[in-house]
Amino acid sequence: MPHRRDEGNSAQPAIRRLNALRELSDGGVAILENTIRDGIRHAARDEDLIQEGDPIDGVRVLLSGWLCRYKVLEDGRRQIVSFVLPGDSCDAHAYWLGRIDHSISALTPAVYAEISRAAFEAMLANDKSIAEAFWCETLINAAVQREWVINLGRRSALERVAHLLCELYERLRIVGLVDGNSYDFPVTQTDAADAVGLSGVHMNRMLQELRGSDLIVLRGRTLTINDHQTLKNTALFSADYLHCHRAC
Amino acid sequence: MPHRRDEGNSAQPAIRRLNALRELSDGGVAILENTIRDGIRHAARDEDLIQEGDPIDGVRVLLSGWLCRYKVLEDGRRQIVSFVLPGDSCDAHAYWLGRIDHSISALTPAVYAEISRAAFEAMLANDKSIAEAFWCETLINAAVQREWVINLGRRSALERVAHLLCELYERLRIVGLVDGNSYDFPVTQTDAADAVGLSGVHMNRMLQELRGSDLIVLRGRTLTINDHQTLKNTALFSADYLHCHRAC
DNA sequence: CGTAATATTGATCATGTTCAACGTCGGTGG
DNA sequence: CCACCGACGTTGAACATGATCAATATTACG
Repeated sequence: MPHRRDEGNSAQPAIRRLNALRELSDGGVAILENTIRDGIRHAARDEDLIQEGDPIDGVRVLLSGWLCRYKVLEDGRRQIVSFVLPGDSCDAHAYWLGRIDHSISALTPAVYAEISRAAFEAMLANDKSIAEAFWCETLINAAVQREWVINLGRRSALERVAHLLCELYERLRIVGLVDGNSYDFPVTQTDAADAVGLSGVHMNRMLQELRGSDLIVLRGRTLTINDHQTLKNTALFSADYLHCHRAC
Repeated sequence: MPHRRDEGNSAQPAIRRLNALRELSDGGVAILENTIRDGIRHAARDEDLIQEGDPIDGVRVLLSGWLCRYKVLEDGRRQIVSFVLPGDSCDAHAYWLGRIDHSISALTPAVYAEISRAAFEAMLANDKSIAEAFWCETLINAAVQREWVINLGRRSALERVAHLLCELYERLRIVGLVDGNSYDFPVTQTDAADAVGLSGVHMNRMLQELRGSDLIVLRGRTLTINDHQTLKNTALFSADYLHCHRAC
């Protein structure tokens, strides 16, 4: 049988992500797969999936590519407040608030599933493991957000960059997107800089410093971590806040 | 009839807070009041209510005083990731994650209600408006956390301080703790500095700058905002992220 | 090959930190 | 009542970190 190429629209990342938080029932997995299959969408690089102030009425689950949540201040300063990686949802439950308070844009071409509020609620009602997993995911997003506050408030530039690389490694590993010590790092240094509150120039210098110390290799879009322990020490990184009990 | 002094253990702030998010039913208010009354606790200044890594099995609702969520890096740097103000809950729903990933400490003497997981779930099951309001509160906490990332990542020191003062004003107003243009500001400048990622010294200078421009008055523990519009402009502040539709 | 986007480099500048001293205020014990 | 004490606030000066600006590679890709 010929190998069916993965077009990036598989529900696998979402299943892995949620399954890392709660053991999903077989029924739950089936419901999730069906729901996702019915709502596949594509986004081009730089496309905004939703903008600050838009009404929310549904949930999206990212299947491939990277998104970011961000806000832009009146004078143009941009801050990325989080990365959305494959398997993550955007806005699960956020519809309770009616409007979104930030924008979400595609840092790379992306594939995601759009789930209507009705379908989402039906799915949660139908399978408790799915419902709990989505709630956990929402709570963990908040935990990541807290960690970023610490990152920006109290870590030096070098520590921040190292911390981001550690976090991405752990999160991508959960959804099966780490290959050995390497993962695909598809964003520009400027994007990454906007996530850790640095200028693009300084981000570049910090990456070079990490390369110079042989902690990482960044060639093309592939990031390799040569020395996990030292990188974690540099970052003062502890994965506890990711709460990935079942997967880690 | 003699006026009964408010001992700081009234459920009022919690009712106001939740009611700002969802119109609470009369029954819901009654349940909430009963549940709170049954779990009144006191905390001394500097007391940790819970520490990083502790198991969570319940919810707390702050009734008076200020708490903070914080983490300390190995070398002692502290970052406050959020302030918990009267009416706010700590850890509503966080028990889904099992353990807490940060510590919570009392910045002032505080009164709060401790609600067991069972009692909390019973309350939510009993009244839908309460359940929704608690979920909204959790989601708004996450929104505030995002805004703090922007604060730390892309605002200057002066902007950050101004932003914090604006946020506190809005949040305290919702729960009835603003008197005209003034509110009680019971924390040290060092605490505030740890919230906006500055040194204590620089926090002091920024406050003086705001005072020098006549935007604020800070005398003793009372903070007065003289010129809201200019302060908001200075902070690039917009209250949208607080999602307080019903109260604002 | 040509072009635009991204990465890299050096030099200068600005913002905020650190350190150390001093001031102020409220409480406490003699 | 007053001296003392500790916590907090305030000040100045030197220093460090990271931003900004401007130029120059490098890369991806049509």
